[in-house]
Amino acid sequence: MLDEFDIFKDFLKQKELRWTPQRKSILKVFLEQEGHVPIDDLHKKIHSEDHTIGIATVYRTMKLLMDAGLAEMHTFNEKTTYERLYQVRHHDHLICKACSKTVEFEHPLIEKYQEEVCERHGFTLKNHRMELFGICNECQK
Amino acid sequence: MLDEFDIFKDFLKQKELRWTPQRKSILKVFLEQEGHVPIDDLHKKIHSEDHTIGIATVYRTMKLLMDAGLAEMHTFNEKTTYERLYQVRHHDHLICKACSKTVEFEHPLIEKYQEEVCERHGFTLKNHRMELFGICNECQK
DNA sequence: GCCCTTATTGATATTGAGTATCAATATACT
DNA sequence: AGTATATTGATACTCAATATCAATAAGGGC
Repeated sequence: MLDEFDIFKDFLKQKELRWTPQRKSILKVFLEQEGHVPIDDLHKKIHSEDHTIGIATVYRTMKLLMDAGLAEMHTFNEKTTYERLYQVRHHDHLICKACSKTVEFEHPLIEKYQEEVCERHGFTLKNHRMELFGICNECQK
Repeated sequence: MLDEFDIFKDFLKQKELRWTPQRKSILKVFLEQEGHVPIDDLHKKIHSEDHTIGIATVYRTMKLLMDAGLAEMHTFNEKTTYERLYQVRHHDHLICKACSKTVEFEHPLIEKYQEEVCERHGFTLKNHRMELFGICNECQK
């Protein structure tokens, strides 16, 4: 099974782009993170491994990782974050409006009906974004 | 039946905020628009009715309209837009990744399952965001 | 209507995320 | 190794959105 590094290398080759130490470091650190990572967090962590990597390169590389299908960008609460996408079970998000707690879920029927809606309108579904905003147990007390 | 002006007035009173000519103009022009309106468009149109209204006030008022449940903000393709929310049938969006064409749809079962997911996790659902990104008929040719 | 407290406004400065620029450097292919 | 070209880091820049602030206006009490 191909891992993320192989995928990214293949992606780069296909686009006639290059596999560089910076891209390797950024991917490595990104994969070590859990959940939703803000870009400045990522930059700090990468910086501590290799303090020569600039923020612009982190932005550029995250965009490439998104194009390669390895990362997904979210903007729930003003702050943009990135999340792993490959070899991770697909899920949507349930977010507490009060405390920002995030729960991941997936619902096969919702997915199925999304497909249906697309077909009915002559669209080919590529990806989707579904976020439920509510108040969690704790915050209702 | 209360219209948007009454709703907004009540909302403001409740929060001890004031009903001003500017807020009235902005709401009026906003309600005259169709679909998804970018803030600069809105500002231009408002400006032609009352050229003293500044952009900052438009931003401020749109935020209030959102809090009052009269407007909804979207960010599909980089550009932020606002859409009417009250006395308008609830719907989600299907967006073409190629040409940005937007189709509105609603699916009662999806809504129902969203409720279920929330209950299962002890959340009270307040609102949601569901966007399907795909390629439309035209763009597949 | 008049007063007074306090919200609001417009103009503009500021912020901050993300992007463009560019000369120096590194990559990958021959 | 040599060469064409992609990449990098530093930094300038852009642009949407927000903060600041003095002047003004709401609106409740009288």
